[in-house]
Order: sequence, then C-alpha cells, then structure tokens
Amino acid sequence: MMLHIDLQSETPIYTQLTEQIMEGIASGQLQPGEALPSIRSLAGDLGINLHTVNKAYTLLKQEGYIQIHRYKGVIVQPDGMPEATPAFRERQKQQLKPIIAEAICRGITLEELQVVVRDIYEGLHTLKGE
Amino acid sequence: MMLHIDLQSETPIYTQLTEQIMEGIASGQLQPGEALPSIRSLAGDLGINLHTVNKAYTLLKQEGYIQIHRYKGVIVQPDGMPEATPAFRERQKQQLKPIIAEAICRGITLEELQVVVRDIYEGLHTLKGE
Amino acid sequence: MMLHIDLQSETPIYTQLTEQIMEGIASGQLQPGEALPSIRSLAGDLGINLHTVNKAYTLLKQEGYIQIHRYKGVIVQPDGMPEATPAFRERQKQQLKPIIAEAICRGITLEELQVVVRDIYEGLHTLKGE
Amino acid sequence: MMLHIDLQSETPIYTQLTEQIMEGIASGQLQPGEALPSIRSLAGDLGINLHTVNKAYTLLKQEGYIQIHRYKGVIVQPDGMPEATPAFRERQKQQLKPIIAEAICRGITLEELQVVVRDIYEGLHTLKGE
DNA sequence: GTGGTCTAGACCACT
DNA sequence: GTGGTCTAGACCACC
Repeated sequence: MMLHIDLQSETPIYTQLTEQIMEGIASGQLQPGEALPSIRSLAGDLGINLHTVNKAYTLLKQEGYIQIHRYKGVIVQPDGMPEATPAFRERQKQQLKPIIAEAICRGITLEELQVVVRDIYEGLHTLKGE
Repeated sequence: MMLHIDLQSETPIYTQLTEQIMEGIASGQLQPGEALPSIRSLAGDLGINLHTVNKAYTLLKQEGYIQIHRYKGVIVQPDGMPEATPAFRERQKQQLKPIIAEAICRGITLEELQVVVRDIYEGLHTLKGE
Repeated sequence: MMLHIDLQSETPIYTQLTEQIMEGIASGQLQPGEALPSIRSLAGDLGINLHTVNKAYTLLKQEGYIQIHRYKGVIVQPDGMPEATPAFRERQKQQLKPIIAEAICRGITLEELQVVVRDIYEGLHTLKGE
Repeated sequence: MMLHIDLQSETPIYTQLTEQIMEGIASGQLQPGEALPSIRSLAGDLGINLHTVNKAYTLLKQEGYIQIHRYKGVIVQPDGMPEATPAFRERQKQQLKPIIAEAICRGITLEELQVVVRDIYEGLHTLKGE
C-alpha cells in the first residue's frame, strides 16, 4: 500500500499516517496480520523523521489497530479490530457535529449528506472483499 | 445564545468558538442579521482573551458566516449564507473520510452510521423553524 | 449625484465619501461650482453621523477639490482643480506600485493592465463632456 | 532580499510587509520555492513583534503567494502563483478606480498615466530574467 | 529550531 | 464603545 504525505497540510504528519493506515485497513488494502513497513524503512521512503513514524505507529497500537513486535516488526491487528465502544461513539459524534453543522449552514440537505457519506463508506468498504 | 468553552480540550479555543457559532446558525438559534456579542464582552464573559475571540470572528467572517462592522459590532450574515461550492464539498469529503474509515474499522455498518448522521442533522436542524 | 455607502467595507465611510465625490468630479457628474448636499442632509440621507460627512468634506477642502462656505453651503471647486504636483505624483506611484506588483505576480501582462487602466479612465472621463 | 519598514507610515506594518514581499516576487528577487526568513528572525531583524510578521505571512499564505510549513519554515509558492481570477480583477478595478479618478481631477491625461503604469510595471518586471 | 496558540495590556480611528 | 493594530512574553506540538 502506498502512503503519501502532504508536507504543507495543517494536519501533523503523524496524523496523516494514522489516518491513511486506518483507511487502508477499512478498505481491506491492509489485511489483518499483514506486515507494515518497518519504522526505519517507512521514514526513509517518506523522507520524514523516525520519531514521526514511531508516534503514528504507537498511537495505532494504543487504539488496537496494529501490533508492534520488537525485532519482528509491525503487523495489522490479526485478533479482531477494536470494538465500537460507547466512548468511541461519543467521540465520533463530537467529530461529526461541526461538519454537519457547517453543511446545514450551506444549505446541504440531509439526503445530499447521506449520499456523500454513503459514497465515502462504499468507496472504502467495497474493496474489502478483494 | 449561550457559548461555553472547554479550556482543557485540545481543540483550540477559537475553533471551539467558530464551531459553536456555526452550530448556532445551523440550528437557527442565531438568526441572520442578529447581533453577536462584541469581541470584548464575549471575551469577558468567557474569561478568555479578546484576541482569541477576534480570531474566531475573523475566521467566520472570512468564510462568510458573519459580518464584522468596524466600530459597530458583529452580526450573523444577513445576505444569505455561503454556498456549497465544489471546494467546500471537497474539503467536507476530506474531513469525513478518516472518520468514516475509523467507523468501518470498528465494524460500524453504513446503516448505523446513517442513523448517527441523521440524528445529529435533525438534532441541529429541527430547531430551525422555531 | 447618488452617493452610496458600504457599511461592511473595510474602507472608512469618510474615505468612501471622498472617493465617490472625486469620481463624480472626474466624471463630470459634479461640475465646478455645483452645490453639494449640506453636511446635515447628506448625513441624514445616508444614515450616518454628521462628523463622518464633515470629515470627508474637510479632507476634500484641504486637497482643494471643494469649497466650504459657512451658511452658504458646499460647492465643487470653481476656480480650477488642484495641480498634479510632484508630491502628488510620488504618492500616486506609491499607491500604484503594490497593485501593479500583485498584477505581475498573477501573470497579468502590461498590455492587459493598460487595457484595464484605459477602460476605467475612459469610463470615468468620457462623461465629462456631457 | 532586504525588507524595510516605515514605522511612521500610516499603512500597517503587516501591510507594508505583504506589499514588499509581493513586489519581491513580482520582480523575481524572490524566486518560487525560495525560503523566506523565519517569523522570529524577520521580526528580530526588523525590530518588530513576531505576531506582526505572522499576520503578514498568514495573509500571503491565504492569497496563495507563499507556503507556511509548520516546524520547517516559510517558502515562496513553488506550485505556480495564484491565477488572475474574475474576483481578483474586480478587486483590482475597485483599487484602481479612486486612484485614476483623482488623476483625472488633477488633469493627468491617459497617456501620462499609461507612462506611469508602464514605468512601474517594467521597473518591477524587468528584473525577472536576471 | 519552527510555526500555532493564548494571554495581558496598550493605543488608534471611527461612530 | 467598537474593531484594528501592535507589543511583550509565554507555552505547546512537532521535527
């Protein structure tokens, strides 16, 4: 899977990494148990600092999306992804609220918004069976 | 309309302000043409610095959600809210993508997600007629 | 001649007034010797403060574009407009420089720019004979 | 490139900075991709506050003339300057109109004005090939 | 080291 | 009293 970094984005690089890896997992491009590049090689490929990659991986591990094995490397969580806990759902709502509020301000209907959400969902999800 | 700030949150204060004001507009609690508190009074009420409020107001003005009238005060945009431009829709997608990707990872179905989105949308929007 | 004010503009109201009156003189809509509205009536018509109109008129008088006669009122300078002094030409250059610099940045050619300038000039000036 | 500030001028310092940097870009003294001084070092060199420099840089970034890279620094836009959009051309006209009106009032002919514009344009632009 | 955020306090132009 | 500008000084995240 190809990761790419936008250096002029406002989002920190480590966040861009975590988001892209999660998108890889969501889309099935990254399968459970599959190996991720080592910190060193990924940092080298992207031309960024080791610490930055390490931070991204550590966060993903804390959330339960990957496993980091000393000496063996980094793999996508093979033992089932983390659950949708109530805490997660609450956080999700807080993330969605301002986005939806802005959409309403700009006159976007619920139907339009549902289409956008479905397109993104299916755009990611339908790869999963491959 | 009551605005509240979470000083502990990692989201910048000025972002919390812009988001809450946009939610106020979306929900109709803030009507077009309605006056917003002056920079100084809002800063005083919230116990924050006037520059922080100023930054929030300036961003909202740049996006077209409010008007800032020098020497007179600040009002909610009376001449129609900004449109849902292609640039806006693209930005919206980029905001939604990581949220939806994470939802997929955690096994949330499209139907569940649509319910969440609808609840938030209607929770904000249905106040509009009041 | 119709004057109009943009309350949400960043340019101070008195500047908007002086500019519009100068445009009126440039275009011949305001003829030398012609009466301008009194401070009081203009302020009333535009819904702005007396001091604001007064400031605009005072500036125009200082520059030599109008005459203010106590009790008689305000008239467009009948005794010849102010000259293009070296100081004026220098100030003009300083005003034009940033505008032209930005035009160059955006790839506007000298020919294009000349067309813009000519259009504005003739758009104002050709009314003069009427 | 040398930047200089006139503290006595009534034009805000941050405006002087943005104008000078745009002139530098227009004249080719600042090349695309070239690094600009860091906020702190420029503020130090000019003897002004870092927030003032920050404001100037932020405005130039919003217009698309520079890129601000968090943690790394500021560079002149390497991916092509912003286009001359219709909105830009309209803004330009509004900026030019009062200047040209005043020129007409003072009896400056179109030909004289064109010479002034050409001199400034070429004075900036002809450095570009060097 | 960088830019981003926030505070505190000041002066100004304008209404 | 309003927003606009500027200063001085601080802490933070990131690299």
